[in-house]
Amino acid sequence: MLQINNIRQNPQWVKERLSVRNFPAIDLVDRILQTDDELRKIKVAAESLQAMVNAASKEIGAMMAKGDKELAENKKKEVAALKADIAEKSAELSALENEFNKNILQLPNLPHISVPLGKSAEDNVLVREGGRKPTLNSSAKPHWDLIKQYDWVDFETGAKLAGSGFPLYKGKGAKLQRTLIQFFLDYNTAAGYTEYMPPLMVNEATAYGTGQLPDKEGQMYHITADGLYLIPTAEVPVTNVYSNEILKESDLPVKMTAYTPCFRREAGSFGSDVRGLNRVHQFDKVEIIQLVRPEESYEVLEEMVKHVEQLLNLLELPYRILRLCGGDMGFTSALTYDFEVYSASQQKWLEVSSVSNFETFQTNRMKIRYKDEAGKSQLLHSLNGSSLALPRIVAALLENNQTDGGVLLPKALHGYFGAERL
RNA sequence: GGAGAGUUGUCCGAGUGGUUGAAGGAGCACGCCUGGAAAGUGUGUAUACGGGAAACUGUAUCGAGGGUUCGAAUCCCUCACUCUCCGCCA
Repeated sequence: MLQINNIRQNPQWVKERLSVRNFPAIDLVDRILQTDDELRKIKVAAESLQAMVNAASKEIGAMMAKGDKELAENKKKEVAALKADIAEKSAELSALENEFNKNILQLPNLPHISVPLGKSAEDNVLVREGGRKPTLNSSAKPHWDLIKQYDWVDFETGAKLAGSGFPLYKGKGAKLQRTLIQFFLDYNTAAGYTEYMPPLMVNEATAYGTGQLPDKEGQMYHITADGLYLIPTAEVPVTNVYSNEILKESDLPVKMTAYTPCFRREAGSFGSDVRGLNRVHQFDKVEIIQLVRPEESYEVLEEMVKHVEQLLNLLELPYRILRLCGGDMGFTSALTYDFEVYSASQQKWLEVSSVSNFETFQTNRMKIRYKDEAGKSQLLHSLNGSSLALPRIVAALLENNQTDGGVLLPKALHGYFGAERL
């Protein structure tokens, strides 16, 4: 959620930045400002009435103590009139507040100055590429054939147990998942991230904090009997660890990592890239999250990009890094880098990580603050990224490294997996 | 699932309707004292949102939300969480 102070201070800038997203905000911003203005006027009026009531109540207390019953009764009548006024004002106030909240929640985050203009994924800007694309012979298979051939992932039985899009990993397929999770977590903790294992279900307030609610309600599995949501990413519970807290300078930066399964309904997603492990309802992911001082956040973002990039280098996968354009960025993000790996038999780039700076968009909702040197509390910036999402990494590893005698593993995994090939 | 007890400021802890934003203590900060420190001593020590150039000031906040009342940390209702016992259970 954008900070109203910032909108108030520079509405022109807000409008201009939102236009980078192709988000027509001019009317909305003006309406928000107008509502904010009325809101505050009424608030002042209501509060000064309340101040009168409070003062009168004290007087009544004093009168009663002295035994001036009649005076007290008269005073009570005055108060009754004031209270009627207050009731009127507060009705207006809550109507305006609803209006205000409804509107400000519709505003997405302001794109950073470096966000390229553009409408869709086609307009994303290539930052750099790394690794080498393998040359496969003509008998090379897509990963969905390989996992079937070796019986590493059984989609049919997964479908029997839960439904389509719920893979059942098996044998070395299951072990590879465990290996990758372990490898990613070790890599992250070595870089100073603290490992967490959060709840896989969250309540409404938590889902709201990171911005999944109210917009993306339909994308999460909802356990209505208990009012809980299955997490679509570890970002949700882990970022909320510090919600409504004021951190000390010495606590910063907060660096957290977590492995969790991720659950996504992905309702209404169609297209050609849904085969095999490309898009599923449940998948595994290791996430990195930081809470940092505002002045450091873009430096930290670059550091997180390097961190993820190095991980892909260790996996020896061909990758590219894209800077998302205004039209393709998520609602909550100010700047996002997407990482894609090249999946050789599909001849396709698959997104495996997304590293974003949310600035104060999430922390404003969650009220995650710190006390600066001047003793003033201010919102932190939150950032996160995948390191990494497993299914597409597995798809690329299998496709790119297939041989007649099985799939070769990158050196970094040999010790973890206990073998050089699958 | 059943029964009971709790939830107060950074922490401990008092407070059952009227200057209680909240006693007392600890901690912390600053000062005095000291050669230095400890002890002692004095002062200060929440957050959010408004108004104001500022000094300052208004409102709200004692788990959360509602209610009663001129007035609620205190009374009533709903919910959440914690603890103890019983049941069930990996």
